[in-house]
Amino acid sequence: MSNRRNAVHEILRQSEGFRSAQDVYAEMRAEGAKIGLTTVYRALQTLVDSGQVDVLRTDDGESVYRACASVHHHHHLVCRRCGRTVEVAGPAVERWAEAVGTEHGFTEITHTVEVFGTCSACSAAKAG
Amino acid sequence: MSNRRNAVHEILRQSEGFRSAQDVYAEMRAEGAKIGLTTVYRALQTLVDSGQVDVLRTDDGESVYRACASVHHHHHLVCRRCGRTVEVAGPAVERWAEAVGTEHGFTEITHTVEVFGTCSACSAAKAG
DNA sequence: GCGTAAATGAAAACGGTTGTCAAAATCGGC
DNA sequence: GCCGATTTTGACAACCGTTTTCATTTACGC
Repeated sequence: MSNRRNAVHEILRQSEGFRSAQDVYAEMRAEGAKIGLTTVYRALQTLVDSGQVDVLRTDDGESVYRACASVHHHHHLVCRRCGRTVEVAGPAVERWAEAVGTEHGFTEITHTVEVFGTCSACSAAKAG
Repeated sequence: MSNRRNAVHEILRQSEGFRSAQDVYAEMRAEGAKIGLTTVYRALQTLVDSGQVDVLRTDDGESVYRACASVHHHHHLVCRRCGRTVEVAGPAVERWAEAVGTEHGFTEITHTVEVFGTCSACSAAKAG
């Protein structure tokens, strides 16, 4: 369909990690592409909807996108002091959530898990 | 010091889950408290900085806050259609969260878990 | 009571995101 | 190729949660 959307997808493919919409937009403009910010957002949204792109929110509320979504479900371990975040997998939690839901007659079960703690660096700083 | 800050903290203490700043503000105003939105934000930020409150971002970019030492700890299984909520205990999850945190050198580990699903009544209604 | 410093809050600024709407590109039939 | 209908596009404004500004109020020590 639109080669704009493919162009956006291509930028993400060429990128290593997560990129923000504004970032993608800036790069495309820098490359000389005639594209509007609105279209970048729309393309990203479409890609997310069709499962071709992962999206998550940074701590300061910006959405960041990444291509090649192996729908790899994970949770976050967040330091409550410095905000450092570690992605963690939790097969035990997945199974537990599913079991708890089923046990109560619920279907189409999803879940969110956030683990908070004080990371080693911060607990050292705090102690000192 | 400021009883405004304590008031904000108190609202969070009386709350079960995460609340948004605007939500806290609305409740305080509804209770007749003379407080500004700015002060609520400032109080929340201070509480977060001092480690008395957890904060995270929702999917739509809003910051939500929760008082740290939750008294009786349990999780919620929520029907995404009718909102019916079941309190569930999850020793497996508690252990998992603790283990995951420790594994990454984190201490003072807390966690939040929300399980969503469609309850039996609603999935029946939906099917029909 | 008086002075200083901290706290407060109304309003404006900010920034990322989303909506609006007219223009441009594309499609389908001929 | 031509023409109308549909889709895509993008400049701009609107939106909304959050942060900053700054003048006022309050708390505290004397």
